[in-house]
Amino acid sequence: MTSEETLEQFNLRKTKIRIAVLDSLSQSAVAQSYSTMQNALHEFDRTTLYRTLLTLTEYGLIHKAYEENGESFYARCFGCTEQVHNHEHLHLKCSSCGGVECIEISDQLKSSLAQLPFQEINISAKGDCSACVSA
Amino acid sequence: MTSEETLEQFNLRKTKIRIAVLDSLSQSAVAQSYSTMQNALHEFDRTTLYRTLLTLTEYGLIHKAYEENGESFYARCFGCTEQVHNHEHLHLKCSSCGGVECIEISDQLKSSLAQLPFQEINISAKGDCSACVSA
DNA sequence: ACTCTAAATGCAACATTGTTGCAAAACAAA
DNA sequence: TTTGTTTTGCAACAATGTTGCATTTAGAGT
Ligand SMILES: [Mn+2]
Ligand SMILES: [Mn+2]
Ligand SMILES: [Zn+2]
Ligand SMILES: [Zn+2]
Repeated sequence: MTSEETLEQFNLRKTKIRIAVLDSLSQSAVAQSYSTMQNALHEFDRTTLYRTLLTLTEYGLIHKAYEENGESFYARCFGCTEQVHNHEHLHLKCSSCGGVECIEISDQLKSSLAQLPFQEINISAKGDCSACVSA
Repeated sequence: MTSEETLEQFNLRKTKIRIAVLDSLSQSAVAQSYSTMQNALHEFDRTTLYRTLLTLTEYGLIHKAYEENGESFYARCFGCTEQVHNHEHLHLKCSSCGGVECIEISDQLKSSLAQLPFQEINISAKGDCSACVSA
């Protein structure tokens, strides 16, 4: 599904920056930092990017995958809705390229986590992302 | 062991702010945010607090337990050294009081995590901290 | 207790990010 | 194309991160 179709489905206006952000995150294997997007989308005001990320997050189209030292990384959500979010995976901060990758976790780990009496459980780690490992 | 003794043990100069930060974090059941410490230690310059947190982190006396929306929470380390860090626990952001608590995790969860080929694995979650639950 | 030197502090300065208000521009429906 | 609503761009301000440098302090030696 194209970014335009996705926006339409969510009753969101199809503006340039929303399409650009969705396109970029959909095509990227790794989560992208705010500053990276800022640079890539320099034709837009940073406030607009800020509000675009807020809106897309609110509607469950993207999520903040990682945050460290004031730098936030965003990734495309798959199968998330405004109500139900499925982020049962690990966010790997690559020690080589600095990118952030969403990684599936084992069923054993999932069931361990399911026993915790908490919400919004998030696992992060550091290591080499799949792109850097195979390179 | 007092904060002074701890600093001595690590060959760190016993300055007022280091003692104050260590005392505060040692006595606190929850991790404290930078802004909280900033307010509590307003007699010191914020740059000094910044560098104090860097130094104490570097020596393994404290660790950044949680970071969200640009707000960082620090907690006292127990059993960490400059080389070996033992942070195999969960950082719980309290939905009620906003505090951050370090929570021990089950052996099952530990062993699941041990199988991951990554370093610096960190789990965070949201829910009610023990103080708010018992209140 | 005094002196000296290395380390730590306070302060200025600048960068990045977060956040809001408001007028102008863009979008979607009619 | 007209119109009402939403989104954008810009100004403005706050919070935090970060560095350089002069001054002060801590700890060691005398
Ligand atoms: Mn993810
Ligand atoms: Mn901890
Ligand atoms: Zn990588
Ligand atoms: Zn609480």
